[in-house]
Amino acid sequence: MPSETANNGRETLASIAYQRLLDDIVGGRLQPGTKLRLQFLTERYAVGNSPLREALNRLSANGMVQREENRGFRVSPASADELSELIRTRCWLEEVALRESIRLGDAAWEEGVLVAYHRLSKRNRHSDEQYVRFDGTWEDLHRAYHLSLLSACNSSILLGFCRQLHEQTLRYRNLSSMKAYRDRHELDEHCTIRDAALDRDADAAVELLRSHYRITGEIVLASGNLS
Amino acid sequence: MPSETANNGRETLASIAYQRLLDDIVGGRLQPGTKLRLQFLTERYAVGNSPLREALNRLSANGMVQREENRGFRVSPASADELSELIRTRCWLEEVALRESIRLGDAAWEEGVLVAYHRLSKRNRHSDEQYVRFDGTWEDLHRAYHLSLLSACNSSILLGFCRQLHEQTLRYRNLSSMKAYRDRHELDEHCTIRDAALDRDADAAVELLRSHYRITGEIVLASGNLS
DNA sequence: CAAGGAAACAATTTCGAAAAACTTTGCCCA
DNA sequence: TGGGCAAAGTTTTTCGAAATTGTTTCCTTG
Repeated sequence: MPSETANNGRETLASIAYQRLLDDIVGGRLQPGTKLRLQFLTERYAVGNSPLREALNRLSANGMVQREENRGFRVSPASADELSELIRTRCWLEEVALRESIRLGDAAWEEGVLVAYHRLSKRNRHSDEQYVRFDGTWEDLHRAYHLSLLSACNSSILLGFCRQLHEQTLRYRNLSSMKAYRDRHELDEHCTIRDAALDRDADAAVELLRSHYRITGEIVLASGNLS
Repeated sequence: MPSETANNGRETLASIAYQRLLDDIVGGRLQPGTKLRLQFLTERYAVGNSPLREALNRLSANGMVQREENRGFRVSPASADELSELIRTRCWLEEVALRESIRLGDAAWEEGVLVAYHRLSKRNRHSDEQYVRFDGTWEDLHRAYHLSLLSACNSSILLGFCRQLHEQTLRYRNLSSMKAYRDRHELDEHCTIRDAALDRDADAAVELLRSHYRITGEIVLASGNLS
């Protein structure tokens, strides 16, 4: 949740731990279900007890981590069922957001979409980087592009939910071994969605977006190693 | 987020602090924008530093509390604009959830709705209780009723979002001085919604639900003391 | 007199260790 | 042999104090 938290230049250890934990969970380096022992984490991140617990508590409110009273934390489990639910929910929410965006978006919105798409298309996907968030990586630009489509929906709350769902879905993508498949039509799809949105063709844009998510989901489900 | 957290009988001080803080914020006893100094909170809740910070971090992740790096926490501000956004978003999400529920709901769902409505209607609203959550209070039954309508939507994620929005809206209700107005047609409205839902008349049910939320929102806006 | 800066103060953040809770192990007894 | 039970060992949770950061006050200087 970005808007709830102001980052005034300085960073606390808790926030650093939060970022790195989120990175490692979304990036798949901490597998679903993994018990998150504090001793292990303090060694891994070279951060003390308290900031780690704060980070874990934030993550547990986002659903990235499960908390059991007096029994600590573990990475949220991943299942095929949850992935389906995730994609279904994401389609619902982004449909609403995209329709509203198309209805309300002004020139600045159009330009934002264009720029985000441009940046994404310039970036080569497979520049052999490990997954890291918020760093100008492909995933960063990808997220920015998808959110730019929705950004004119006039509800930062809905946008926040969409961001959460994006992050969760990304975890599943990173968990599966679909890396090889990825670069198929993605850029084409992004381009088509962009055009439909900028043409204000809501029905077409929504349909394209939904099939974009569904296809990705099916590939993950097929090639993935989920329970 | 209920499903992310298992409560195994025992409770930690952090969870107690979380509940009481949430109570006090949603109940309006901690006004929007209030600075949440740790010393003040430790005295108020008779709980130490660490559990309080954990509670605050959880609350900051779901928007009830704002966190500023190195500057502590404060109750999230409330504004007329945010209330509009909240209601708008809530209408969108609950429309989706209600339609799905009506489409998919089985006999158990119908019975759940009936029971929830029955319990709510038996409970007198103005039994001069102070607002407290999860305790069989009117608000508890009210929330349970609304969630029961949506409960068959087959997405616990969406349900979680709806629960969050319900809680946030409830805070606005409690902030405004609309107590007097409240018992007008509410029960009628709840009854009509129930009937439309159980008749599987999705369009009607959605329209009733949305106007239910909009009217409440307008009353709060009108009688409220928001910026 | 205003602006800049250092010192005193206040609040948050972090650490290290104690306390509490859970888990495992090994023993005793039916 | 197997089921309870207590003790030892882990892990989580909490506390109290130290370290850090932000804020205010007051003095100096231009």
